[in-house]
Amino acid sequence: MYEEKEGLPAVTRKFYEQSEKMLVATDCIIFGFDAGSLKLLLFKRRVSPLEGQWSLIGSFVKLDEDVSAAAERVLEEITGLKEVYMEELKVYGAVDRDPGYRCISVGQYALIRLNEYDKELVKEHGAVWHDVNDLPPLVLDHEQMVADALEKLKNKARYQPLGFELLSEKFTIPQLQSVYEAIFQRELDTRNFRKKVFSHNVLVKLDEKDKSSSKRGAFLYKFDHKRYSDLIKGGSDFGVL
Amino acid sequence: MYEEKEGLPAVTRKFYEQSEKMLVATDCIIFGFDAGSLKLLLFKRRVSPLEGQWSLIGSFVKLDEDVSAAAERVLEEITGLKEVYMEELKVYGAVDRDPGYRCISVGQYALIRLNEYDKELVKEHGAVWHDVNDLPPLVLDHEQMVADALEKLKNKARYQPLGFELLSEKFTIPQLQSVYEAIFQRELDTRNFRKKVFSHNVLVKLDEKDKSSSKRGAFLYKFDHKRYSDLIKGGSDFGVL
DNA sequence: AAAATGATTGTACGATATACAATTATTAAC
DNA sequence: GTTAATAATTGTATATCGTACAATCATTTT
Repeated sequence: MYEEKEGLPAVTRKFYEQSEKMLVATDCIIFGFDAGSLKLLLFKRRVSPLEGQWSLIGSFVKLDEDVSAAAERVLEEITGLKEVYMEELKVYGAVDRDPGYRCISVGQYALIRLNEYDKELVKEHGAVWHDVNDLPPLVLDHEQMVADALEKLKNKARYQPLGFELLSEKFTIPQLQSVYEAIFQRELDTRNFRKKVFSHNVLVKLDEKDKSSSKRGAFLYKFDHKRYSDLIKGGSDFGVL
Repeated sequence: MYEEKEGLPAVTRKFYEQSEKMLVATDCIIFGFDAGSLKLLLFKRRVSPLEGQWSLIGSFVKLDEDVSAAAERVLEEITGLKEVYMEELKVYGAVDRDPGYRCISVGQYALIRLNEYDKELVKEHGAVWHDVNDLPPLVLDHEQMVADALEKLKNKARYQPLGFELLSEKFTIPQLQSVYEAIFQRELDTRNFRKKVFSHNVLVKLDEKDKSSSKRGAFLYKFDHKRYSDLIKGGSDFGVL
């Protein structure tokens, strides 16, 4: 296709013609939240080499596909979900990172709601949720990717409303606090946490209670996306600490 | 080379054999500081297409070269500098970002000291420093790269000691303040700025003065890297605001 | 000696972060 | 139906930090 184009710079043409192929892949670090801790979606490779070893879910980037689109495709193929919170993490570009072909990978992390994904699809792909505090060994540099993603999540969650991406649309404040405790890996003070999240005026209290975890029940809330965009337009951020 | 390897997964082999080449490049957003404002190193393309247009400095990543090494190579080729502060910005991976071959680019931004680089080399490459507030149109998506880099610099400089990377080893506090004013694009209060930067105990006052900009002269300081690493080990950061 | 110039310093107030425990709503048990 | 049990909900006091604000100092030039 591209070979037909006219007027390409000589250096580019020469480089192109002389070079061997370099593969570009993307690997997704897919986080969920359940029972007080962060989960990570991994799958067991069914082909050699490294057969049977746990791995992040990834794919090569096709020639006619944006890098971000490749990550969205991977995510949809395995979870059935579109329009998920996903962001670029980092490029993993060491020469020897993959024992096969030369392949660089763009790590992208995603936050999904565990009550929304397609459980059949996940099963078909042999994917399993693992607690991030109890992960098996992973192939290649995937452990580094996970560590980097957790670190980035910790930093970003402090000022951007990422916690909500891991909960269903309706959630209780204790659930929200639990998400942030899992992300920050430490306990938060209930009174201070409530004061802070309410201070931004982006939570809408509903007339329903969730009674699954207490006799009294906890009120459900929704996140108000419009008020949040007003908040950031005003130059503020969504601080939780 | 890689074709000889045994035991590659069938999907990988098939993908490799059927795919066309995708090029991987890196583009450097090289910042300097002088006369109160941030500068950007650009060069004028000497080959078609886009001949004569301003561009960031970049290169293809070689098959036997880490992505980060490619950026370091580019930077050294044009400035003669090694061990410069450089960090990955973002991957630019849109299918149509380059009108020639399919090529993704890893943007990396660097901070250098304008009194240290090799001026001959820069001239040889036809590169010129431009004020970031007065940039010419740039090729491809390079304007977006610059905008992203400036935004990232603004965010990171708030908590990491990046300002020092743009000044020579010895600097005055007014110079340091001027760097941060250029990064944050606003004026800072002298008393508050001094209070804050001194509070971290990472500046060493020297017995020399710089008299180039005032009759009284301003004391020179050095950045104490060891004390800084102690600071971050203690869980603190280098806040400037 | 006086004027000019930029460097240097302190204080007061408001906002924010953090530490800390009693009360409330509801259900289950007696 | 009273009591016990459980988790949800709420407020205050203090320390820390961000920010606004102007006078004095060191040095050179006139």
